[in-house]
Amino acid sequence: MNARVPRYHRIAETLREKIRDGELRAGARLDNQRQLAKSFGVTLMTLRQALAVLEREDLIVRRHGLGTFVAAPSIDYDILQLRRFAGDLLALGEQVATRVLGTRFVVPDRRVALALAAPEGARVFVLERLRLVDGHPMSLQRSYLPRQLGEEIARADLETTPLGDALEFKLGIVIARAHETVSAVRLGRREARELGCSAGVAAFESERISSDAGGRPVVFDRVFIPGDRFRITRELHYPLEGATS
Amino acid sequence: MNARVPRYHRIAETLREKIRDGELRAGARLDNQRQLAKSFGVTLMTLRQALAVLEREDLIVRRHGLGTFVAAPSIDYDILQLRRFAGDLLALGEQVATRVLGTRFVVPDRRVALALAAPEGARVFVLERLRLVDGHPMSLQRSYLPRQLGEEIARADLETTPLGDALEFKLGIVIARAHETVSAVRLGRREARELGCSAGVAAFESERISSDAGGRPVVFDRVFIPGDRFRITRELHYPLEGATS
DNA sequence: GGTTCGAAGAGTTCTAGAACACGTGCATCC
DNA sequence: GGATGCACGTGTTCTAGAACTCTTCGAACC
Repeated sequence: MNARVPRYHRIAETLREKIRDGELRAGARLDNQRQLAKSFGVTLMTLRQALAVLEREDLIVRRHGLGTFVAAPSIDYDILQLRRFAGDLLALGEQVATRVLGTRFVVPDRRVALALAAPEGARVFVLERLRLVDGHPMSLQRSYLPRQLGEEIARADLETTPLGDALEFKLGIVIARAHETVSAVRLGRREARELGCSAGVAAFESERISSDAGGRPVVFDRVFIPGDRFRITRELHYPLEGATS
Repeated sequence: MNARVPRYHRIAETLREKIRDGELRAGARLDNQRQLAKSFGVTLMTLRQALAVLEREDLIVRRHGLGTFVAAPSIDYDILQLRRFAGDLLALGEQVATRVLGTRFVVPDRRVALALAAPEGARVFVLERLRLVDGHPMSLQRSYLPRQLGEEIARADLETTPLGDALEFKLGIVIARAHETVSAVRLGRREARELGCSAGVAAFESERISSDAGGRPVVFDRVFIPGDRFRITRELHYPLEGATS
C-alpha cells in the first residue's frame, strides 16, 4: 500500500527481530557500521539512525573504537533484587573473606574526580580490597575517598573493620544515599592478575557513589567481578525498603 | 587547548543555557531548523543532532509540521505528588462543585474502545461533568463505561453522588488499579465552549483507565484542564501509599 | 454554518562521501 | 617486566544538499 515507514525503522525492525529470535545473541558483535550500511543498501548516516533507535531501546550498545554489541536482555527486572551489588551482595551464606591489598593516594581518573568533586590534579585516597568466596577471589574493589577523609580512615584497621563501620564510628559519617552503575567491561591486566584470571575476560564493573545525608559524596566504589555483561543504573535509598516486586 | 567537543554538543549547550537563563521560556518556539542551522553555521543534520540531545533531556519538544518548542520544566518531580489528577486533584481546599452536563450512549473512539475492550461499533456510556473551582470552570471530565455498567449507573443521582460511590455502593464495584496518561493538547471547540475559553488554547488531557481487582476495565476517564503542557504516564496503586519523596 | 482543497511553513528522511577520534594489540624500547 | 608508540579497525562528527510528510490556515465552495 504505502512505504511510508522510514527506511531506518525497517532496518531497526530487522535487527530487532534478529536479536529477538536469537540469531544475534546477547554480547555478540554486529558487523561494523559501514558493512551494515552496505548490506542494507543505505548510507552510513541512515544506518546510524537505525542503531540510535535500538540503542535507545537498550537493545544494543555502541562502543567507540570497538564495535556495536547486542545488549543483555531486560535487566530492569533483575536489578530490583540487586541491592548493594558492590559489597554485601556477596553475603549469601558463603564463606566470604576480605583481603586488603593496600592503600594509596593517587590522582584519580575523570569519573572518580567528578564523583568526589575533587579538584583537577588533586590526589585522593584509594583502598583496594579483594573479596574471596570460599577462598576463591570473587571481586576486586577499589574505594576512593576524598583526600582528607582518606587520611583519617587510613589509620583504621581496615583489615578487620568494614569501611562503612570505620566511616560511621570513627568519623561519624553515615551513608544516606547511593547511586550505582553496573556495566560490563573486559578486565585489564592488573585486575585480572589480582582476580586470578586472564586479562580481557568479560566482567561486571560496578561504580557506586555513596553520599551522606547532606548529599556530600563520601565514597566512590569501583568493583570488578568476572562474569557476564549488562548495564543499568538505579537509585538506592537507605535504609533499604522491602523489595517491591 | 583542544576543540575536541563536538560541534553539536556546543550548540546544544548554547541552547541549554538560553533555556536555563530564561531567554527561551517554556513553551516558546525556537527558530525553524534551517534558520537555526544557518545561524549556527552548520548543516541541518548537525543541528538536528543537537536538537536530538536536548529532546532526550526533555528540554525541548519537536512537533512535525509545527516547530520545536521549549518543554515544560522537570515534570518528573511534580508527578510524584500528582495522585489522581483526574478527579480529586481539585480537592485542595477550594470551593469545588460538579455540574453534570449530561449522559449519553456513543460509539467510542479507538482509544476508549481499546481501553474498555468494547467490540467494534458498540456503544458505550458517557457521563460528562464540569468541575468548578470557586464557581469558575476548571476541568471537563468525560467518563466512559461499558454499556451494561452504564445502564445501571445511569439510574443513580449522579448530580449528588460521586461516580466512584455509585459504582461501589450500587454495583459493588471497587476500583483497584488505574493507569493514567497525561498529555498536552489544544482544546477543541466543544471542550473550549464548555470550559469558557477559546478553542485552541493549550490544555492538559488526562486519560485514565480504572480497573477492578480482577483487572477488568471499569471506567475510562478523559479530563481536559486548560493550562500548561507536559506528558507523563505513571502507575497508581490503591490504596495510595504515602508519598515517597 | 460547515466542508473541501491547496499553499506555505516546519520537521523528517536520505544520499555520498570526507575527516576525525577512540581502543586494542603488537612491536619496540628502556 | 614495564612503559611507549604506532597502525588498524571501528564508531563519530560533519558537509551540502534534495525530496518527502505533517499541520495549519485561509479561500473557495456547498
